[in-house]
Amino acid sequence: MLDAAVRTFGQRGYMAASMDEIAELAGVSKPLVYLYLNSKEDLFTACIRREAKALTEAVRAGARPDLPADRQLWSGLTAFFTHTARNPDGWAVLHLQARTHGEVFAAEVAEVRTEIVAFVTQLILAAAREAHRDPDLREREVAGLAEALVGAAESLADWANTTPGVTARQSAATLMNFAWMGLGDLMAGRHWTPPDESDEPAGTDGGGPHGAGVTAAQAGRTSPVR
Amino acid sequence: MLDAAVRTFGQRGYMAASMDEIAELAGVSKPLVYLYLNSKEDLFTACIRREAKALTEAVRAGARPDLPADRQLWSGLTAFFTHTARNPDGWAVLHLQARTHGEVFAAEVAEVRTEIVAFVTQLILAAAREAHRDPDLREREVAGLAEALVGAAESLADWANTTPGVTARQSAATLMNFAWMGLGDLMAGRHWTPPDESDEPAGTDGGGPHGAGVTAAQAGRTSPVR
Amino acid sequence: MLDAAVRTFGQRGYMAASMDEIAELAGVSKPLVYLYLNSKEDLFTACIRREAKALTEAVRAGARPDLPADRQLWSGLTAFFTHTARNPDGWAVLHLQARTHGEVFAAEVAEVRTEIVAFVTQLILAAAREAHRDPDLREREVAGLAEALVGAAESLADWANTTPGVTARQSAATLMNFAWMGLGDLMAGRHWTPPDESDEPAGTDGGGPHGAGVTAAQAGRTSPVR
Amino acid sequence: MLDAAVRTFGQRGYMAASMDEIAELAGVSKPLVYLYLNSKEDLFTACIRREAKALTEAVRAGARPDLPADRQLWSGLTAFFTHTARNPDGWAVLHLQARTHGEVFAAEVAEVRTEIVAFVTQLILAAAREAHRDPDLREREVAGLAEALVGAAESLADWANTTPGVTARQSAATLMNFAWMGLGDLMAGRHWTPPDESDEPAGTDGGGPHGAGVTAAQAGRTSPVR
DNA sequence: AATGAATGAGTGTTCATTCAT
DNA sequence: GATGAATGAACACTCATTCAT
Repeated sequence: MLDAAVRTFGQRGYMAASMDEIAELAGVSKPLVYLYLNSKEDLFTACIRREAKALTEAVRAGARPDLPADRQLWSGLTAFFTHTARNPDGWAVLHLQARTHGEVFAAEVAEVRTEIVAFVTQLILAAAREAHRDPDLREREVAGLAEALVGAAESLADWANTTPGVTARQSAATLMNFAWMGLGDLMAGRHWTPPDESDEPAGTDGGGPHGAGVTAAQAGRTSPVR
Repeated sequence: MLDAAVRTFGQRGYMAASMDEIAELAGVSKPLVYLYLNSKEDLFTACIRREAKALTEAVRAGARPDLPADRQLWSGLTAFFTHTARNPDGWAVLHLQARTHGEVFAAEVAEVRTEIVAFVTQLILAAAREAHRDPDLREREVAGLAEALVGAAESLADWANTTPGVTARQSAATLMNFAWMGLGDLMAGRHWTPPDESDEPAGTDGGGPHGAGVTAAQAGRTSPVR
Repeated sequence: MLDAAVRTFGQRGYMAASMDEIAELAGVSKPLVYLYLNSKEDLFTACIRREAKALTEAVRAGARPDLPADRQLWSGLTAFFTHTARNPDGWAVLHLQARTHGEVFAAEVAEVRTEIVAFVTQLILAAAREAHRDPDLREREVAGLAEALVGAAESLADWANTTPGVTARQSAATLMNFAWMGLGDLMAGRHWTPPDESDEPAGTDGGGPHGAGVTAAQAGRTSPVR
Repeated sequence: MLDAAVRTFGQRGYMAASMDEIAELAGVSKPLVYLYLNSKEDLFTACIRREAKALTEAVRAGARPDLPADRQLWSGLTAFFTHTARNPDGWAVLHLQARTHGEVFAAEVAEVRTEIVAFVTQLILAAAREAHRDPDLREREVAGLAEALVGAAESLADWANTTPGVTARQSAATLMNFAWMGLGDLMAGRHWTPPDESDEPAGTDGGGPHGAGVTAAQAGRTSPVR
């Protein structure tokens, strides 16, 4: 029943989605929808919560904490893009609809987004520690960067969902290159190389552009420069 | 009259905005709105077009083609953030509402977005040429990077519009650092330094210190590698 | 438009009356009803107010203050029964519907009813003065009597409206006898005689049982006993 | 189960009372209600019948036929006001709800009301016989008077139920004075005095002073005329 | 004997849209 | 050129009523 709601909300939008349509798509009658979820608002909130939970769980499951920071980021991003690609309606609900229809809903997604930004912030700080450099990055700057990274990921997810032929791995690779190396390094021919697929969770997404080793990536990670 | 429409659409959302409210805010009668713009859809499309045009013109005016690529990007971004900060409703219409309410509107903004992405793509390629490296960046990869850059900019614009105290220059600086240097370099203590304001297009952003050169920025840009 | 509403409310009841039906009966579309009267509640309140005003005006117009008290009561009652007989739906709205559907509406009619009870109270006191007796009727007792008289009149109005062939004058006569003389006197053969019709407002109600003089009535009034 | 229905109908009104609420208040499931009483209409009708029966029985039990007419009336009225005060919801169902929601229900209460009016009519005729006067009261006039008396009693019952601190005996006394003596006699200082409570049916109304005779009342009744 | 689960039909209310002037 | 007045169509929500068990 929530499936139908997410589909309808994701495609039609919150206001354009009629409870009639949702009920019909769910194969039940409208009063039943009202029996379980009390109102359109409640139904929408339930959708948001479910999709938010599913997304964060997918990302956290993807980013295994035993890996080094860049690899965690990579696998987290891959999981993120995979999930959003598989649940375009859920993603639309979270990223488009919930933010466009009332502060209540926006607050709901803002909360979970804050969690993710915090997670990415930790990742960046961990990366700094791993680099044995105590960089002069202040908390606040790191927060801004995490914000930018998450924002870029969200935008790329939208883009991937509306552009055919873009795989989750491609999106993740693009973003890793962009974020981790920066255009400056890329200009100089330095890339961040995604790791072998073998450590990906099974069934993620067929194919990917890179297959090489991890050596370059590792080198790049520990010292993208020199 | 479009002003009123953009304001209402931007604040209430496409569906929640009533033609009554728009007409009243515009100080005219409702049939007059229908006389000039045939329907709510047409009115909304007109809003999208106007705001899209205004935004692209602002960005193009900001990024003066005689500057080096990173400087062009910097000034383009600054213009972008300035414009979105000054026209929050217009930006909401473009980035939130238009993409949330039907494919027709989404296509309208997708078109102009494509233009901007192409512009950024050119910028990146130009930067590569300037670096006298013909990097093995394939067209497709560059497109992805441009996409990521634009996406990050959009997200930051939203963020800046909902977070008090964030100036356009700060947003631009954050993004330049993030995009141009990459997290890897940042972690190593290397930053991209924004140039002095004196090369900003006049009237963009009130006040600010005026200084001379570009030295730090240039240094940062030309040798993120060392 | 209010006519239709009063008719529908009076016949169907507040809740059973649908706005559709009211609009159709009024020969207009439903949104128009909502344009002029904002909601079903407001519409009902408007009906109550209109009918209450019409009723009190009819009664006050009937009871001309230059007459002696019993004659005032008589003519007021006649006007009351005439009005309720001519506006059965309005009367149903006031006396049945408004008191049955929510405290708000009940308060609305309670207010005007209080006015009428006060008016009758004054009438009774005036009658006492006219009798040159300063009876030991305390204010509170008089209020109770006025309450009973008004209540009896209301009930008789209902009864007359549901019993064919009962005229306003008959109801008024019955009530005058009942209230003014009391069953005790009636038992003893003493009646209150309605005055000649010639002083009634024109067009009241055809025919009446009594045509005689005023003498007996006057005697009855000034000294029902002796 | 009917208890719950009467309470709900009496307080919420016929239409506002939901079968859900009734079933819940009765502590049973909704289908069970439909098993015993087929529909909301039938349930309401059953309520009406039960309350009507209870009321008539209470009144008939109160008015013991061996007493003189005015005493019968007095005790009947006392029983009536006692019953309505103790069963406000039942009284609301009978007098407010049943008459407000459809002819079918109205007819149901009209029937039993007719019985009561007939009973009162007999009482009045008996009083006339007792007075050894065969007054020129025509059947029809007597019917009207009974109607007025019953109507006044109903109104007073409503009034007593919504006005705190009014006892059944007070209501009955007020009405006896009003009806038996008439305003004319009252104005002249003559009252009808309620008898001692000792002749009340046991268990009617707790407490109260006990005295002996009926003298004052009798005097009042037998000689309102002098 | 009793119910959890489900629905058809209808409610008040709103809004984009259009005439007659 | 401009509008006051009006509406058709739709929506969120509710409730009496009924199966399958």
